[in-house]
Amino acid sequence: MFPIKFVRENIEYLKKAGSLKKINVDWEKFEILEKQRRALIQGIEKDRQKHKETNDEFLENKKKGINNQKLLDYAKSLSSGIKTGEKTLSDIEKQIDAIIETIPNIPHSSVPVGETTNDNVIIRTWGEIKEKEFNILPHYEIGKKLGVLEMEKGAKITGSFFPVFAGNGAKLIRALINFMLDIHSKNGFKEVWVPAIVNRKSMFGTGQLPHLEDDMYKIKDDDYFLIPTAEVPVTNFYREDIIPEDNLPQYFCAYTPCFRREAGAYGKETRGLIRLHQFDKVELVKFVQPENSYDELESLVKEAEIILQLLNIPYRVVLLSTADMSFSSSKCYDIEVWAQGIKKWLEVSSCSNFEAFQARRAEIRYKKKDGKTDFVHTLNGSGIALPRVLVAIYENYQTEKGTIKIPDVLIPYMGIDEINGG
RNA sequence: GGAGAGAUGGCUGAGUGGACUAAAGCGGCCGCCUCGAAAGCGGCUGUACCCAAAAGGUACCGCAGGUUCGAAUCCUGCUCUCUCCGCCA
Repeated sequence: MFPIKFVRENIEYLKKAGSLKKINVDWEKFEILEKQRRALIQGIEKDRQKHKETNDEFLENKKKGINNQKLLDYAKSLSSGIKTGEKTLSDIEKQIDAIIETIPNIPHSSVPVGETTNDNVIIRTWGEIKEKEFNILPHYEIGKKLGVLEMEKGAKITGSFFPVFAGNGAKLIRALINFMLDIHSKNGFKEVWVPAIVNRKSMFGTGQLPHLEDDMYKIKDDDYFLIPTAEVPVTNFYREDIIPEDNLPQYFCAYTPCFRREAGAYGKETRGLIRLHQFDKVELVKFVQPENSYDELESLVKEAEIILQLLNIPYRVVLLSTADMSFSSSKCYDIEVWAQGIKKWLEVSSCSNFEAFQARRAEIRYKKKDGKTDFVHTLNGSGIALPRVLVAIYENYQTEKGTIKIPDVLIPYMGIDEINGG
């Protein structure tokens, strides 16, 4: 979200940003409303000044015992005029805000301009994609066979796309969460435990609201939301705060469950664990000085990659083109793992630099050494989302005899080296 | 869930209808003094908006309304914090 002044002064630039991201903004209406707004403010402020002066005169006269009826009447008329003006103004400002809220963040100059997801650029690929000589079962079949994944149980308890993991399946999730948090906190990310339910202001601060309201689970009675990602509570940690520059940068990691309604996303592409209403994720969040934010993005991606390298899962890093990146980000890398059973690249992490876009919405500032305050840059990335990593482990680590080997780094967490049953 | 107390600038804290242009102190910045520093002395001090800029102006005392010519101050609703009671893993 941009301040109105910035929008006014950079209108051509922002128009371009909107068209790159394929988002329509009603610029004509904006310009009309903005003109009206300024004229109105000038009128109101002039009247307020007159009103003040009239009141001063009224008081003087009162002290001298002079009859004041005329002044009183004048002040009354000014006062009621100001009130109507203020009402109109707030109405216009609401309309302007509604338009500004639809302006997406500006893509960085290093982001490829594209028309479709095909214009994304593969930056690097890691690991070896082996051809296996036996028939690998898709994760949902091997999971069911071994009794570690029970989709039907979840559907009974709640609804479809709420999985149940049992026995070693459940244990593997716990192992992955602990493993990831251990790595990140060793690498300088402060571990935080945060609420999985947040208020409207927090959802607005990170940019999920207003346009994604239908994708979220809502607690109506309290106007709270179940978080779709830990990005929301962790970034809002510093909402409306001013951080001393000496305390920057700040790195956080957090495990939370994530909840997404995924309205209208059902289909055969989503069989098994690919798309869920509830899933687990370890998230990385950074608050940094603006001048460092693109270097910080690179190291954030590397931090997420470490997890996959240690798990020995082949992956590739993809730079999203302007057509595929999210509303709030300036630059975004996706990390995709190779799942050998279903033979697909699966997105397991999305690492973004939001520059000051979220910081402005959430009013996250820092006090510079020269005493001035400015908005920080915020970044976040998954490090990593669990279900699709599970898909890769279930499939890539599958053996010919129908068991799942445990990746070496997880053996200390699991206490076993192979899953041969729930 | 019930009862009570509270929310004022970076911080502490005064202010119960008009001189509030928000006192005072702390902190911070600049200057004087000093070889340098401390102390002391003097000055400065927030955010946003309007105006091409400057000068100037306007708004902001938890949030939203209301009363009034005039509200930090009075009224109503809400949010949050604290204390006590109830309930609870």
